[in-house]
Amino acid sequence: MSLDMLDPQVRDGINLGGLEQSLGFLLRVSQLKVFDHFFEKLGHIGLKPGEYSVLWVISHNPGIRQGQLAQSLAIKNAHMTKLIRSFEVYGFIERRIPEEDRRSVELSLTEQGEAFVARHKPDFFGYIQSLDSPLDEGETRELIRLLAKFSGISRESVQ
Amino acid sequence: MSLDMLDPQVRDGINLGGLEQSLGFLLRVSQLKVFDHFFEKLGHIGLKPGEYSVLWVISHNPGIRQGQLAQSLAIKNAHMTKLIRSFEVYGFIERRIPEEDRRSVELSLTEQGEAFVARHKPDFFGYIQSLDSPLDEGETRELIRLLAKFSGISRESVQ
DNA sequence: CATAAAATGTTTACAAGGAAACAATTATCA
DNA sequence: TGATAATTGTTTCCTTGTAAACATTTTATG
Repeated sequence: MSLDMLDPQVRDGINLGGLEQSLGFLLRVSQLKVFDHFFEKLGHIGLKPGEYSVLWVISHNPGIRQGQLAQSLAIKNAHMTKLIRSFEVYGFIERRIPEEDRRSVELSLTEQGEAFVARHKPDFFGYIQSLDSPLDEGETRELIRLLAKFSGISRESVQ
Repeated sequence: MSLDMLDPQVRDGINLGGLEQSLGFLLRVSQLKVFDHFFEKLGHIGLKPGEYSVLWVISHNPGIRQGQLAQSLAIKNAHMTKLIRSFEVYGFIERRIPEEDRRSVELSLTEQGEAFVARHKPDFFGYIQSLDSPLDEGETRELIRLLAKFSGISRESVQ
């Protein structure tokens, strides 16, 4: 047991003054840890988790409107426009303007896009397993449950 | 109880295909929620949480080296350089090149900087309380504990 | 000591992401 | 119906943050 373990606010000789208990700070640091691990393991694929998730959701909701997609992933419309265009150019996504509402855009995957999603599903949903986490399995499940509830993703948030 | 509550993967009519259980996605969405609330409540102050945390840590570690500061907050050196310069121009931070190692930079707050930190401490550490969270107090404490342990910030992570 | 290597910040050049203004289309309503 | 408002996505411009090359200083090595 080292000395600085006696002082809850000191880390690596730096006094964070209670920042260690701040939800915002902890979320940021945790996300960085996950992201760093992702890049180490899967950086070579060339898609980041957020980009894969765009393909993933289109795959599960063929014909989804671009705005709905953006909203469901909390990506801004302006940014989504760029993502969709580059996927279209790359040949993973098809855009269709429906006659019923010609303002909107309906998205679906090309055969190539579907193949990519299927091939890399184990990567994007499995990399987290290879992260050597200080949490045991039960704690990890609880963390996920609490985050889902907090963020309003979970049904638990419904009365 | 609505129908789509029976299907764990559907939200707002969109099938996320299990993304709701992904740690990376949940961390991102949770962080966005915290950040949005911050802006709503404290956007007028003109400093974001990460920027305030720079002042906060310097205040608790006067004379801290710029690199240590960057590391402790997981901010890259290149970015820290910009942050420090703008705080210096603004009159919140003083830089000092120590004789013992003239490559490095020691940071401290000006009187103005200290005053700002003190004045806004309740804002930056309290805004989270006003976020109407679906988590009760115990759950919030547990979430913070798990994040701290996961991210390696907590002493719990030490064997 | 002199040269090579490492450490510390800074600069430059770029990528990710967002806000605001915009164009096109559809809905509202007087 | 015709004008106004709202919706949907795009464009433009800007901010934030990063990577890579760099300058300076210190440490290590022959």
